[in-house]
Amino acid sequence: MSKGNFYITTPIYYPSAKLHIGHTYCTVATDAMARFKRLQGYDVMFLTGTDEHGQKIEDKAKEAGCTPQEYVDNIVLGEGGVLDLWKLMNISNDRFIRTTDDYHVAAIQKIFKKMYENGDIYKGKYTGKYCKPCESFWTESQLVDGKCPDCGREVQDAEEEAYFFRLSKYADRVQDLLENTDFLEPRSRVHEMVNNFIKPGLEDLCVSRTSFSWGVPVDFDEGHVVYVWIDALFNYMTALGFCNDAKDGLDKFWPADVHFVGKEIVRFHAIIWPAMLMSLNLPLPKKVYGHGWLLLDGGKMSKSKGNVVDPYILAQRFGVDALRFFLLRSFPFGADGNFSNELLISTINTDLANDLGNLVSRTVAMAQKYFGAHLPEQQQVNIDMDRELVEMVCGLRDIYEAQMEKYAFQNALAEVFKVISRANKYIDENAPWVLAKNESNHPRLAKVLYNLLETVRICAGLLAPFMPDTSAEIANRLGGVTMDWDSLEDFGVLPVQVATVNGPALFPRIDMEKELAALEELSKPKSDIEIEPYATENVDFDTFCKSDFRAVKVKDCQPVKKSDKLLQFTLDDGTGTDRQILSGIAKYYKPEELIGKTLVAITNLPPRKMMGKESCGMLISAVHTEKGEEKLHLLMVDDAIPAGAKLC
RNA sequence: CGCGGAGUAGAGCAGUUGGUAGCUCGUCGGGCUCAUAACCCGGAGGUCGUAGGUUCGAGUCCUGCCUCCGCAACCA
Repeated sequence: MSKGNFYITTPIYYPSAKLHIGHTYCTVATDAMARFKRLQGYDVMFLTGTDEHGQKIEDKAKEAGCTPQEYVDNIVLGEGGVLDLWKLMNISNDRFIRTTDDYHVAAIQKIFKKMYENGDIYKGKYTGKYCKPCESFWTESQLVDGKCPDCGREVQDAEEEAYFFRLSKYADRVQDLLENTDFLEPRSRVHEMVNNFIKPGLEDLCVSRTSFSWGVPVDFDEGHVVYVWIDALFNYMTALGFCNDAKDGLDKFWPADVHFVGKEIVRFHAIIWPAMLMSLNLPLPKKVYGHGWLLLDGGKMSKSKGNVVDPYILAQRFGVDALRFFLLRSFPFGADGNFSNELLISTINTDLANDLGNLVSRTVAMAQKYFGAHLPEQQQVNIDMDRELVEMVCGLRDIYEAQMEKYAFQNALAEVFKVISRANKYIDENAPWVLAKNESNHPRLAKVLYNLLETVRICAGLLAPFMPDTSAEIANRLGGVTMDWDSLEDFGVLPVQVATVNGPALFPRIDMEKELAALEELSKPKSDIEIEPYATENVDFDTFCKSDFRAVKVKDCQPVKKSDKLLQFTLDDGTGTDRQILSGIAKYYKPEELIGKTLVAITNLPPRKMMGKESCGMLISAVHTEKGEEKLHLLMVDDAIPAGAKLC
């Protein structure tokens, strides 16, 4: 009998590159929640998928020399692709949506049209300044001295057609939704949204593009494609049959119970998505939960830091369940967490090997050693010293449930492990090996072991959403016992004469030193030095000749205030007038060490403003990647070369 | 003064509405031997970033300051 329906989603991921541990984190969390709800008895719909349109995919495909469709097919369906990863991670999604699926594309066209017809999407003009030679649009604020920031030429008033969504119309309702309901969690994200995006004023949102073609075409206006907002966000509904007949479940599952999303896309889900639904008079999802990120060494993930963050490698070395468990046990879901291999290994060793694995192992081993195939019928009733353990186990399910309902996976797991720890202590208190020595104590011994096995059963049952395979294996070792939701608050479900099954260690201890060394080895790039791929297209000689490269001498060099990237150069270019160039190389050089050097600059690039200062040209550097780290060297030439000497 | 988060034992972190400072790892000492050199008990170690304020009482509320991080801006 179903307790009701539950609809949960992950974001649809952008397959412009292979997915990493961060995507895995979110999907594993969603999976744990979905499994938990199924365990409780809900009818669950768990959706994940991929967002496959857009400029970036179009570019990547071009680079790779294939069509955009071929490109995304490879990343999604190909070996080691998205589907493979979710299969490996034991993800139990009910559906998988790709925004390139026919039914989705058709549905998006209908949705776009509906919003156009109800007046919330209107054909507007991207009014701005147009530079004819550059064929580019600019807004007032982008202009430099009223001229084209690219070429410095005069611009003219011009308009480009585009479709806009009346986001501004819904600003008040969205603000109310955020501030006065628990629509968006954790709460701290609300301030960020309201202060950053709503208070400054919501502008209407441009929802179409003409600058690329890899997207859902606007079927009533050739040349326009639907931009990501409508295309991607409505996946949560088209996958249930909204505006299409290919899928079903809309009545049953919409509105969604919760969208799990990363904090970087909270804005889209907490502002744009509800506004669009309001426009169509559709029910809003009940909740958007913005989870934190996994950080490496306190900073954002990056391959250069020597951590293996490839979920394939981690799952392969440590096991899928261990990896799933680690991700949800170690980090509070709502906040950022520090990922490290040390933490991963120590979590596995402490919780899974020493506490859980060893508890199962010693309990089953004793049952077999003292009683053989199954426990004897004759068992003493519980006495005082059993009470604490039994009460703890009986109360566990409800405490765990309360934490799970708050998406506090870390806390839910901590509660389970408190009980596991208590069980280990219980063994010590009762010293079964002492009881075993005297035949008359066997009823007591049998009871102690029974209590332990029952504790293991309940803990394993509650761990099922996190570690489905391990949970099933433990059920096996307890003689194939059931671990359904109702049975998880009843102490005494195991048959008295429970038959146990021995097996290998569930989680063998990992040698920290050795494993870290092995991971280090794996994370090393094949070669230390990597260079940019060469351009395949030729540049014609005339175009090349237009570039005016000159030797310049650094008269002064200062950091730019409030910028961690820019250095401001005052250069002697031989004309007698100082030339100012800004360059984003503060990471690589100290300003003072560059004064007096002779560098190479291209001088006829159009001037451009950065951080309010004008940059007239660009300094030339050599760049490469070394051990995964970006390296940059300014091109320094012989000081004998006079300022202004032309390079040709 | 762009927005936001964080500063609690050697490390990593919990601390809900203010009322004796906790957990895990590590470390030191002890116990046990069923078990994956695992398990159990105990000790040491913190003026809870800093300076003020509110209060009978503040890690918890308010204000200033310092440091770190993320977003935004910015890399021609």
